[in-house]
Amino acid sequence: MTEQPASLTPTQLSAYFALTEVSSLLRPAVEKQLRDVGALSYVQFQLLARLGDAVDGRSRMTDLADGVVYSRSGLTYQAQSLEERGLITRSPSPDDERSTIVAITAAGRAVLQAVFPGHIEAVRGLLFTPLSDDDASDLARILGRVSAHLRAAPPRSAARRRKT
Amino acid sequence: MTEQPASLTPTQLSAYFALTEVSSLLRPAVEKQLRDVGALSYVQFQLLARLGDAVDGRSRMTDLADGVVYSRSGLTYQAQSLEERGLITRSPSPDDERSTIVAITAAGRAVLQAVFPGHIEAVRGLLFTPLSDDDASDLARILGRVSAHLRAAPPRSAARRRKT
DNA sequence: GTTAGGTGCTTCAAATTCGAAGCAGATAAG
DNA sequence: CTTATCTGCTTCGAATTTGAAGCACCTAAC
Repeated sequence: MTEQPASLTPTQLSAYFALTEVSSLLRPAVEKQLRDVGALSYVQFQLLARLGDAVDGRSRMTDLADGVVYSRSGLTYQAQSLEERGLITRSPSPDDERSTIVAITAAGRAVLQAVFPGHIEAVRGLLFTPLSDDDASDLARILGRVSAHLRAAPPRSAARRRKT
Repeated sequence: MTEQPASLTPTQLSAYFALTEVSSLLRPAVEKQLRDVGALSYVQFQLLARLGDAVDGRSRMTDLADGVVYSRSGLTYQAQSLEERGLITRSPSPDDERSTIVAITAAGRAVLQAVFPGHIEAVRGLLFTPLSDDDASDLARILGRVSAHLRAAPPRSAARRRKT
């Protein structure tokens, strides 16, 4: 009576389970390195990394928030923190007075450079040590597909603006 | 000069990137359903699910914390909340006076049953819609291997107990 | 059996996170 | 041009999360 038509196969269930487990375990392990070497939280690292990759090292707040999948208010908080440390600057956009343009500073790039190798090394040790090249390739393909699927839904920043 | 020996291949990098992206996007989407249907946070759901699966529906606090990869103090907080709602009970272990045994109640099982089908359905839609059966199978195999690798490291509960 | 150290859990203070509400500039419709 | 709506960001309050410190019990070495 309590049986629903199982809409996930056992294999799918275990894939889902493994996914949450891996990300839960990976996160704190990687964060430790970031905190020790660069006094960065994971989000802060992601923000710097995105800015470092962006053309001119600049980006709008909203695009950053969507990029790292974070609430807008959370991003404001973190951006303040990074700005106080001199790792980024915030300035109004010339195009749109409402927009804030975030730019990575030289100091920000320096921290990024200091932290990056160890970060990569940690990920390699934790995530890829037990995997073959083919595994890594499969993983990239499969999760890339899922990511694209999830990105198709409206992003966090489009959150409800309820009618009055 | 600024080039380090890239210790991750481009493929590995994109796999890593996709992994963080997928888990970041999946989490809030799934949480919405849990909150709407059962007023549960993701952790709370995981806790109930684990207890529901456990023999007798009971488990030690520490084992629960390690199982869902959560801090011990965080678990205390969530357990209090679930206990107040009558979804679990906490009682001292007969074997070990220090231990607290958490048990799921009938009400807890009821909430779990109410929430479960929708949860599974959400995961299917979000995670497995774009994937073939082979993909799911590969994902389970690969992430299962990583998970085992990560679980080999000492768990969260074995955190530093520094010498005085 | 006494003592030193280990283990299980909670309390505490501090930091982070989020959504809702608010503010101001932009955009479109008439 | 005016008004209604939308969009980008911040402020605010409430909830969550964490590590460190503390308490009590357990274990083992002597």
